Amino acid sequence: MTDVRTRFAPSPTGYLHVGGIRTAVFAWLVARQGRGQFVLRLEDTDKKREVVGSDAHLMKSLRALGLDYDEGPDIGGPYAPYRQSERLATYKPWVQKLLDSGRAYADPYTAEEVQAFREQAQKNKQPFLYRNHRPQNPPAWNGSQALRFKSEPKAYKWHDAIMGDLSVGPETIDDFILMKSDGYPTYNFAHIIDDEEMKISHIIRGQEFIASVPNYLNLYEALELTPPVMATAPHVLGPDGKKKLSKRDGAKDVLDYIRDGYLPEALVNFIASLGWNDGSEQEIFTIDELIAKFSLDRVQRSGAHFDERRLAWMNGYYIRQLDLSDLFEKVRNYWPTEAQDYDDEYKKRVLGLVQERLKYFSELPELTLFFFKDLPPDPKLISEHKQLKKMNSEDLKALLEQAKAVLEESDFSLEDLTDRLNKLLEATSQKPAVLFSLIRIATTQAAASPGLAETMAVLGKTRILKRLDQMLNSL
RNA sequence: GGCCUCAUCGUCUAACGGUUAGGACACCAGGUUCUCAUCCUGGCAAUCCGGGUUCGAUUCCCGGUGAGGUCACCA
Repeated sequence: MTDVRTRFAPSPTGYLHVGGIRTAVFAWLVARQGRGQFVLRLEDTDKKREVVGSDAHLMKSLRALGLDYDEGPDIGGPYAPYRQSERLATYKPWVQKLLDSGRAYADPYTAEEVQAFREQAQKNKQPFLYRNHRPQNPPAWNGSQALRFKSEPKAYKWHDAIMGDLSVGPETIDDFILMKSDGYPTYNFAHIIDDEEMKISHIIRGQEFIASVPNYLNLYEALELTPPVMATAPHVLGPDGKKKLSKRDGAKDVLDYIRDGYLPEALVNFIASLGWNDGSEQEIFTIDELIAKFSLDRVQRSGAHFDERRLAWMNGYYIRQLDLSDLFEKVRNYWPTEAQDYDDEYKKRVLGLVQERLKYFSELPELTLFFFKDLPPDPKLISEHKQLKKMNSEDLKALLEQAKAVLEESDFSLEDLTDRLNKLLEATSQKPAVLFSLIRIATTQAAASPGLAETMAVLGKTRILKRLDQMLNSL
């Protein structure tokens, strides 16, 4: 068996979203599983559509997800260059081969004339095929006309590693363009040459290409080449619609997920399991498990909707599994600005308290602000509380005064706080829902917070007493 | 419209002729002395429709229907 070499071959026309990067994840997994190489090749033969800077952005996205490539535009490799626009010379002999064998010819028509043929065919309710308009005596190709492939229509049956056995009749084979009149090859031609030259073993791509495969097969034959393994992955669909995930509909840049504090491993796990599973009930896979267990033939044949809630759940799960010190390093740049005055030890204790409720890192400020800043008393927290709203401010004050008296005696260790809080519960014969809620609101001014005793232990005596006073004054 | 492909809970999916159609996310309820979260328990919820084949179809075949892809000098 030949060496496994897969490639990701995007055109540099923008950023990568979850749908776009999925074929990269699959290709990377196949390469790593086969102990082969993963190649990045930029398909930049359409200069009009190119977006400046998107090549660097693409590379950054792959690396951010841990999808390291072994060969690529910025790191070179044995088959450099890895930008199609720089590979014009390598296409030449293949063009010549086709010219010599009579399998390529210059297109004498302008784009407008071809368009007229197309419209005529449509008017007659006939499928348009350029080969029905093949010129009798095409002019010699001088590079300024489009160069077309002279196809030999026939039926094809082939195997797709994901879709299974596929077949079409000869009516889909046509004389597609090999070289554009601007001197650049089309994707249809260039990718076949590059995959051959770069010894690619598996072509893993999106389903928009599946209808063109018979044409490619026809070209492979004319070129006397053996096609690589074909694998066609269905699209990732948007959350509600039935349309594929697209930038137009606001699909997020994968780098934005990284910036929001999604873990690369969680993202890869999520993307891989969107349309793939190993047949078991396992949901969480380490990268190594994914590499070991992934297989193209278990990729779903229908499109899968992208559900961001599931991603958030999975990311939260990964965060919960992290060591506190590991998590601490990862969230370094996500603290609220007020946290800059606090030392690492304090922040670590805070982090330990919110770790289990963090879904992604950029939630950190809203979850922890009250640990770093005294928030003004918010009357709504009382007036909208189902128990406390029924009490008058005198009773609330009395309870808070009692709490304050007890807490003044505490050394603020977790044990002592827990103990005193429990005793206070008995002494006041209040329900926890009343007493603890009141103290929690008074000391955090937050709608949600970690456990009361834990939170108070971290905040410390001085701050707690101060906040209690503030609350008392506001009632 | 032609050609190709697909079709299980709201969502991601398991079950390669025989299961009370399983799991996960989400949602709902209860428990974990307060909130949010975690964790635990329970609940809601699906085989697109119609024909076959078969003792028996989610599974195989045919036909509908629905959806997606494609029919560029874009990739």
